Amino acid sequence: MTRPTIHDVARVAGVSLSTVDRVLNDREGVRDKTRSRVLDAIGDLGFERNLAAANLSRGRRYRLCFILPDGQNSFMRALEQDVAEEAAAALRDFTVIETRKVPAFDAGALADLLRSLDPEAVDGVALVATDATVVRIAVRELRARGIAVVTLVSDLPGSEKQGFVGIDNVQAGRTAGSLLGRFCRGRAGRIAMVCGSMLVRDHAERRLGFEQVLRTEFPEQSLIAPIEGLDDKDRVRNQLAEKLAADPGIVGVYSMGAGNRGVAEALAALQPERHVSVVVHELTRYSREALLDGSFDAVLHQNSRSEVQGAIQLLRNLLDGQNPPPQVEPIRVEIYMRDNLP
Amino acid sequence: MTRPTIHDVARVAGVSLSTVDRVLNDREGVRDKTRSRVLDAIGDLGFERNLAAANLSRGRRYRLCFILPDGQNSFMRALEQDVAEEAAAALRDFTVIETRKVPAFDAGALADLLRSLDPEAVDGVALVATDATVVRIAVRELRARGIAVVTLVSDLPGSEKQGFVGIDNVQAGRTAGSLLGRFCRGRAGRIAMVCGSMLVRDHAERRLGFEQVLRTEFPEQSLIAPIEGLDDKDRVRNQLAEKLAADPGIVGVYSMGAGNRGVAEALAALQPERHVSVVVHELTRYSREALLDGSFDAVLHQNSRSEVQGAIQLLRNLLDGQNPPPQVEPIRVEIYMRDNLP
DNA sequence: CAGGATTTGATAGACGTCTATCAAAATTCG
DNA sequence: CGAATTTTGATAGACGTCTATCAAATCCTG
Repeated sequence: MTRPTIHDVARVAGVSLSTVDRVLNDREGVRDKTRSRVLDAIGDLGFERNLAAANLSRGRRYRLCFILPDGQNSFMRALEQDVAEEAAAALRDFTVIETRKVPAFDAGALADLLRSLDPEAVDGVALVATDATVVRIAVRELRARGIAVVTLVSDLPGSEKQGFVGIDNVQAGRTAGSLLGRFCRGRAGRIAMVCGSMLVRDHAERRLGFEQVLRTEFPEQSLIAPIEGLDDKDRVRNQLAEKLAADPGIVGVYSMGAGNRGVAEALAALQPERHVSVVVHELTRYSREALLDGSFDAVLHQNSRSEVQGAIQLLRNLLDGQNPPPQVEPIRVEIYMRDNLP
Repeated sequence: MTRPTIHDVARVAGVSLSTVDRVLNDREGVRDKTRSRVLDAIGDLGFERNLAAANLSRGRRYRLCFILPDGQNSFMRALEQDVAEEAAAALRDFTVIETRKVPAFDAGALADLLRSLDPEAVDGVALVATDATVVRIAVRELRARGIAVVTLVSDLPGSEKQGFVGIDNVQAGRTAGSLLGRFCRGRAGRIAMVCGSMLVRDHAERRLGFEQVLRTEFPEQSLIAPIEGLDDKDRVRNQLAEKLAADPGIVGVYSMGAGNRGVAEALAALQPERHVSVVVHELTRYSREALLDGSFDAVLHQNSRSEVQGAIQLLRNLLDGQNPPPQVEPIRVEIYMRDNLP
C-alpha cells in the first residue's frame, strides 16, 4: 500500500543506503555483482524513486529556453503569450522559462542564438525551427553540450532534436481537402488556394495534403495555383477578389495560413447569392468572427497552449532521464465550425 | 530567483516558524493581528507553499473513487480502460484510484453506492451521473461528509458537485447539424436520426442542438423522428435499413451515440450509387473503420482520456484547497474525418 | 496585581532523497 | 603475507514543510 523507499531496497538487496544511492545516481565504485543485486531488488520491489523528494533534496530546477520567431504573425504572438502564461504556472514546479525571439525565417540568426546558449544557464531548449543546415548543426552542438532540445510547431527533420511537439501538416492539409470537397459536393468548379509563402515548410506540406485528397477523391473540382499572401492582408484581399470576380465558377477557398482577414474581406464583397465554401487555418479573432457570421465554414487549428505544455513536459521528462519517457499526447488537428467554438 | 520559504515569511513577519505554520494550516490560537501580519508577509513575498515538500512531510495521499456504469456501452468500457491506465500513472503522484461499477441507468444503485463511501477511506469521487433526485441527495451527503465530488461525462445540474468534466452535448449536436447540413447542401431531402434512448440526458441534448441548427440553417432538409437503438446493433440496422429502403429521399444520417455498427451495416447494404452523408458520435473501432472506408463522413468525439485526466486533476486541486483552483482545460467536441484520425 | 487563560516561541523529529566524509571491510597485487 | 587499492558502510546534515510538545511571554479578568 505504501511505496517502497530506498531503505526497502537496501534491506532487500542486503546492502547499505550508500550503495543503493551510488547505484541509483550512477556513481562509480560499485562492483558489478553488487550493482545487479541492487537492481534486482529495485525490480522485485517495483521501486520508483520519489521525484518530488529527490528534487527537493537537490534543489533541482529546470531552466528552459523557448525560442520563437519575431514579427507580426498572429499565431506566433499567441504562442508567445501562451509561453508567458505557462511560464508563470511552471514556476510552481521549479521550472524557469526564458523566452527569446529571433527574426523570422533567418536561419543564421537562429543558429547564432543556439550557439550562444550556455549549459551553465540553460538545461533545455524548445525552438520553432527554421529548416536549414546551419540550424541542424547548431542543434547538434547544443546536444553535445548536454542541453536537451525539442522542436515546436515547425519541425527540423534529420536533426538531433529529441522530440517534436506540433501537428502533422500534411494531415492537416488532407483534412482541409476532405472537408472542403464535401462542402462543395454537387457544385463542380474551381477551388482557390491562399498561402503565406511556398517557402514556408508547413504551408508547403498543407498544400501537398490538400491536393492529394482533392485530386483523388473530388476530381470534379479543379485547383487554381495558390495566391502567395506574404502575411499582407491587402495583397490577399485584392488578389483573391480579382480571381473571384474573374471566375464565377470558383466554389471553394482554402487558406493555409496567415491572411484570414484578407480572405474575409474579399468574400464580404461578393454578391450575397453567390455561395463559396471556405476552410482556413488557425483560430484567431478574425477567423472566429468569420465563422460566426457564416463567411467561413470551418477553421483548422492547432492548440498552441497544448503545444507549449507538451514541450515543457517533454523537456522535463528528458531532463529527468525517465526511462522510457512517458509519452506526451500528440497534438491534434482540431476542426472548428461555428457551433463547436471554444 | 529562489522561491521564498516559510522561514522567509517568519522573518519578514517578525514571528516564529510555529506561528507561520499555524496560520498556513488554519490552526487556532493565533490573534487576528498576528495572523494578518503573517498574511501580509506572504503577500509581499509572493510566497507559495511548496506542495511537494508539504505532501512529503505529511505523507499525503489522494484516495479517489471513480464510479462508472456497468454494461456493454463501448464508450464506457473505453473510459474504464482509461481510468485503469491513468490510475497506474497517478500512483507516482501518491494518488490511489479505485474504480466502482454500478448498473447503468439505475439511480437507486448509484445513490446507494455513494452513501456507502466512507470518508476514512476516500477523499474524492468522480461519477458518471444518472440524472435523478436520489443521486442529488446522495451527492449532498457526500459533500457533508467532507468528500470532494465531481461529475464526469454526464453532468448532474442542480447538485452540489464541485465541477463537471465532459463536453457540452447541445454544442455537440449543433456541430453535427452544422456539418451534416453542409455535407448535404444542394441535395434537399430527409435526414434520419439514431439515438440510444431519449431517456438518456446526453442524447436528448444532442438532438436538441442538432435540430436547432437544421431547422434554422438548413430548412431545405426535413427530419425524421429518431430511431431508438437501445444499444442493440441489430435493432439499429434493421430499423435504419427499413427507413432507407422506404424513402429514397433520405440524404443524411445522424447517430447520436451507441449503435455505430448497426448504422454501418445498414449503409453497406445500399446500392453503391446512392449517396448518404453520415455523422456519428464516438470514435471506436467500428466508426473508425467506417470513416476509413468512406461510409461515414465525420465522427464527433470526446477524448475520454483527457476527461479522466481532467477529473483527477480537478479532484486533486479541490483537495489541495488551491485558491482559486487552477482551471482545468475544458473538454472539446472533437471532429474526426478520415484524414485527421489520431 | 495575582492568577489563569491565551498566544507565541523554541526545539526535535519526521517525510524520502541527496551529498559528503570518514572509517571499515574486502579485494587485488607484488 | 602485507600493503595498496577498491569497494562498502555508517553517519550527519540538507531540502521545505508538518506535527507535537513544552516553556515562555503576553493577555485578560476580577
